[in-house]
Amino acid sequence: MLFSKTCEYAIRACIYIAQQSGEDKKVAIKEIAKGIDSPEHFIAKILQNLSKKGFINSVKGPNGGFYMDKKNMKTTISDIVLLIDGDSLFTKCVLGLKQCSENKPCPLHNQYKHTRKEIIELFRNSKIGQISEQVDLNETFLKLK
Amino acid sequence: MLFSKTCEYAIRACIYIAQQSGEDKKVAIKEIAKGIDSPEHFIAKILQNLSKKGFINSVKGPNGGFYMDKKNMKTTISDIVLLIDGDSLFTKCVLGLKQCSENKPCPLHNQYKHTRKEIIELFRNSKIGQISEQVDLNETFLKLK
DNA sequence: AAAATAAAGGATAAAAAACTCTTTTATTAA
DNA sequence: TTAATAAAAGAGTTTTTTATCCTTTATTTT
Repeated sequence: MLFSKTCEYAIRACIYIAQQSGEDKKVAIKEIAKGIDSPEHFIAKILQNLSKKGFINSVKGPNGGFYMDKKNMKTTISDIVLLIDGDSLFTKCVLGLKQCSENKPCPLHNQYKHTRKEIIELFRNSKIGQISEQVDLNETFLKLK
Repeated sequence: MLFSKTCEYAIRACIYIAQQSGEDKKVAIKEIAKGIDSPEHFIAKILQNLSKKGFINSVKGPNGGFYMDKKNMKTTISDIVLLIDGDSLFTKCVLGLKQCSENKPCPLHNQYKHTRKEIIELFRNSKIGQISEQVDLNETFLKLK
């Protein structure tokens, strides 16, 4: 697994919010939880964190909820992963060796480094805004049944 | 993280055993644990499992220990990962969606599938025997300090 | 101002993963 | 044939991750 469950939910939630909301239209936790098929209370915690870090916007009270402003549409998958899971996927030795490096490579280092580069590029180039457009066009899907 | 801790240890142990042992020379748990910098009792459990599944060979009693026969030298990283972590890294949706598929792709499916293919190829082509040779030649390193 | 709504926050619980300890079994060598 | 050795097996414990519940705070509508 590339991501923790928390991170999977976070990414899905961000895409959902980007796709469903605007300055005018907010979405509530309950709707998000249903929309991305995640435990309501769990995603609430995650949204709290994303909001605190400014990845999503939130408004309390009636007609409140979460939305994403233009700036946040530029958030990348990489940004979310770094926030939730940290940089280990992008930097840690694939075999878990503390001192693995270009100079002292672990037995998988040299083969894996190219793949890792691709993973990094891929997630760095994936912007929430652009991804949510594909969902809008029914090219890709967030919830499947 | 691509692998579980258990899986990391398993791979490192297999490489160590491949590199250190032969039909004649066996290595004991203690030596393996030191050699790959892993908790002794934990790696013992893992070795038990690898041995039961025939990935490594073992002999009890004095002068006993673990070794790897010629056949087992052909084991791939992929084989070990499949045994320990299952096939989720190779098949499960990167966003954790149950029904994600070519027909109904999740928002990351199409970009990620190429990277995934590379990961699969990489580990399928990495044989323990060949990897341990590189360690032998001091081209790569299992323990670093 | 009061009632209702919705997120924020804090505390707890359950499940899984990582790790440890002790006893048993097989094998070998004295 | 007994003692020593080393893995196998089983039974914990600890830590981390995942998930839930309850109270508080902010905001809005009536």
